[in-house]
Amino acid sequence: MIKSLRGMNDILSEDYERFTYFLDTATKIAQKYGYHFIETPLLEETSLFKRSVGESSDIVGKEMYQFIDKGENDVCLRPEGTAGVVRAFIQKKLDKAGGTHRFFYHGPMFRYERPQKGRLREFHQFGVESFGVDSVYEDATVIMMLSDILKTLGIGYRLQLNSLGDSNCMPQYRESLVKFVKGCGDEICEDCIRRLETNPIRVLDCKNEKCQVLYKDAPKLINSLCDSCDTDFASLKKILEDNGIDYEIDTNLVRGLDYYSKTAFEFVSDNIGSQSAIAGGGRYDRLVEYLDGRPTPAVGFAMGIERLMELIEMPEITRDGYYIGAMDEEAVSLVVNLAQKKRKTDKVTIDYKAKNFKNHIKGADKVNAKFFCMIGSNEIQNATMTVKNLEDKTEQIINLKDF
RNA sequence: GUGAGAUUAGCUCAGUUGGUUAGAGCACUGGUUUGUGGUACCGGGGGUCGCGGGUUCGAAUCCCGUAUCUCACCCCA
Repeated sequence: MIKSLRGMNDILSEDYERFTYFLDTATKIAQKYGYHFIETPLLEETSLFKRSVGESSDIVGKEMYQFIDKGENDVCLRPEGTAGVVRAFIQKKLDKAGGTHRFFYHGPMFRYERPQKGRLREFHQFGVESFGVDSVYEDATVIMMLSDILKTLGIGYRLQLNSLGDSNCMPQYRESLVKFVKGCGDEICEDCIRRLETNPIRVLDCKNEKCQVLYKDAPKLINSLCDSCDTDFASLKKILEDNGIDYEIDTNLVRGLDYYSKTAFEFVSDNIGSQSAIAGGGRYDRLVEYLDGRPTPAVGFAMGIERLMELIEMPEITRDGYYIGAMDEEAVSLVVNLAQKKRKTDKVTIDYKAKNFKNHIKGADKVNAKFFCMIGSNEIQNATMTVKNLEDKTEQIINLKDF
């Protein structure tokens, strides 16, 4: 038997119901905030992601589906959504056009990783990107939109906030952090020793308890912000408070990549495993420039749909549509004809086999039909039919031609 | 990439120290007087016990390999 590849799932039946319910909800809300859909290719030039995430990390090479295509182009399946949207933004010269541009997207992403809870090789993200606004009001609005989506879906969350500083204050902070960690001597774990070389900021969210104790008095990013970053962070908190959004400051919330600045946030759930982040985002004022565009401020978020799936509270299932059953063979073709007519306006379920009443009504219950009709010899003779409402149990006799 | 646990019917799982023809519940399908509601009763179909080797008179059961799933680490754009 041929099976799907590791970490790649089919979405059907109940999962599909949840999946589309999520997308419908998120789409409606994004549109209310003035966002427009953007579709970008699943396949991009590898250099796009090398440039955006940087070549040094594990990400490029190890965790991307990368290959040489038949035209000898170095390409890869997109591992995230932001880079493609930014590329499209620049390619369409919207950076030069100026003004604000707000996009939302959703679709499959690919990462060659060892699967675990809420972490697949092919997974789906929904995200938004806002270009051209440097006001911290936009950061707050993006957060509030995300909060709206989660609340509408009945998903409980905690919002964690941090500021990553900017090109003024971040490099200095990084230096002082490295100095501090080196001062801890041999006590730190092997992973942190490596992080000092590869990605020093990441020591802050080391899961080793010993390290966490050691870093308790490490310099905090939010205490090292320059004036502009500090003011914006204070404003952000104020705006969220004014709008009734609860948050907590997590000084260990970091991003590995250089192009992030100022606002960083994560929505986490306590109801799933170690992969507790359900959505994350922040400001990335330098990415457009990194990808050869005119410098343009930007802020956005992305959420992993699979990780949210089991947390979504689905609306109650309501009865819908018609079930038409045939009592005997002669009635089957009439049932088919009636169904075809009615399907112009309603959902209709039928069975091609003649069955007794009880079996048909079982079938109607199974598909959650709202109306139940039977065709037998009486109906054919009189050209009438009883339509039964399975919710309130009322019945109505109608002429077949009026159905 | 590292570590741990799992894999038996469509699903959830039993299966004794290795021993006849591998079971249950749910689901599916049909019937229980061919016209009014799901629950009751009776029947039916459905398994290469993940896959490949090995040990043994004999393997779902023991050993080795491998795939996949789950969980955690690494990483997390």
